Amino acid sequence: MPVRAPRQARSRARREQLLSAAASVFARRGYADAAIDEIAREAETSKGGLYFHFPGKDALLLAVLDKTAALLRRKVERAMAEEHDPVRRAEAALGTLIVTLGSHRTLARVFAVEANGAGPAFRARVAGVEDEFVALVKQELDAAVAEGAIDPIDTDTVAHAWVGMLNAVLTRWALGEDRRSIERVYPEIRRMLLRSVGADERDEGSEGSHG
Amino acid sequence: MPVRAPRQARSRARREQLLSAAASVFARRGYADAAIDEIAREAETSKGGLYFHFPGKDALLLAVLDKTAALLRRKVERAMAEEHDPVRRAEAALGTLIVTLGSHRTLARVFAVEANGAGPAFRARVAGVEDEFVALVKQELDAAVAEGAIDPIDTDTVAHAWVGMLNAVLTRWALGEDRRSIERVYPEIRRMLLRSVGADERDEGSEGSHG
DNA sequence: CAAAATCGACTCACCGGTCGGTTTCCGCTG
DNA sequence: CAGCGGAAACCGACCGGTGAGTCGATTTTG
Repeated sequence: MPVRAPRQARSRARREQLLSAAASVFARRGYADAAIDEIAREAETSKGGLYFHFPGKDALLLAVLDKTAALLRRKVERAMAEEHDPVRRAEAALGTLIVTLGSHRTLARVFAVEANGAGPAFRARVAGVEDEFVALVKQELDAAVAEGAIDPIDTDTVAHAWVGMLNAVLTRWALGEDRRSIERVYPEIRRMLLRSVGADERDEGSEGSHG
Repeated sequence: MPVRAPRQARSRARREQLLSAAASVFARRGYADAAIDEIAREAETSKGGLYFHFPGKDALLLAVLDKTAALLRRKVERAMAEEHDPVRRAEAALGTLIVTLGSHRTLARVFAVEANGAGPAFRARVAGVEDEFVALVKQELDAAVAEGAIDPIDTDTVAHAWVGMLNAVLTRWALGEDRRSIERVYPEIRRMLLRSVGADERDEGSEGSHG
């Protein structure tokens, strides 16, 4: 690392600070009630400084949303790559969503709650990301059906329902004061989901061998 | 309770108009962006008139929420009373929620979407209602487990998950432009839910006999 | 007529966004 | 290395729109 941080470094650091502060304030107050001044203060800069980096309040929320989406995509992709069985891959995707957002309460809250109440544009952004994951899950379910691992089902509806359920669980958790980690309840959820398509855990414990 | 009709009648009618207009505007614009003036106009009265009936914007939303909750309670209670089997009763409760909100898109949207983005107080109100239904479902699931109709499960988590899934489906639908009625997809959801606790439809078709 | 109900002009706090001025940083030159 | 010039980054007072809530006047009702 150079002793003198390049221009870009300072700039990027500020951006991160702003994004982080924005997420925090949005989560705490909701989009509408979040004041630009408060975000600037929490990022230890000023309103003018903020507007140097972002053109407006909406861009700030959009950026938080995109950052979160990117994080989720990265993690989910990695997790799915480690599995071969379709049902396992689907389950890995969902589990990863839970674990990832589960360790970022602030992002979870902005992503799953506040963005939905902040207007059509933001809603659309989130819906788009959700649809991505639904498609991912559906694809695996289709594969599972094709190879006879599970009974024939309406994979589209089921995929929506699965993602929806997780979303609901997540929302609930993100809103709660400080309930214990989601990961505690996920196993039971997971069992439900698998049973709901007739894929019992026992049925698939035949090839994977790592912990 | 004296029955001084006329006055109360006019008053109550206005109140209803206001509530209905409020729900409509909240659903269309979201709580934050809903203007009192617009609500008043849509209710064919004036801002002053509105403030004669409600102390503030928040009271308006709260009233809409309470009205919706009352409607749901009424319908669900009635539907459950018609069933004897625990699993059926649980399913009846959920199905009724879907059908009821499914035929009141505006209320559904305010209840399931906007209220969550409108601040802690409103959120709490909705969460409270949701918890009621979770408790109802859990109670039936417990009974089902006790009488051996379904395998032992973490009924609390499952009840939360069930209600959560419905909520997600509902939210999704309330946000969509004009997708076809939820009732179209509910059967598949229902099948999933039942399978998720190991209660196949076939298992319970033994006593009830009405259509 | 008195109370209930309605009206809408007005007030006022708030907040997103602007802008001219200031500071920080870095490359360059002598 | 001093120091200078300009761009990048930052600052916060200010502006303007908006909209919730107020209130005295007015109409309706019993």
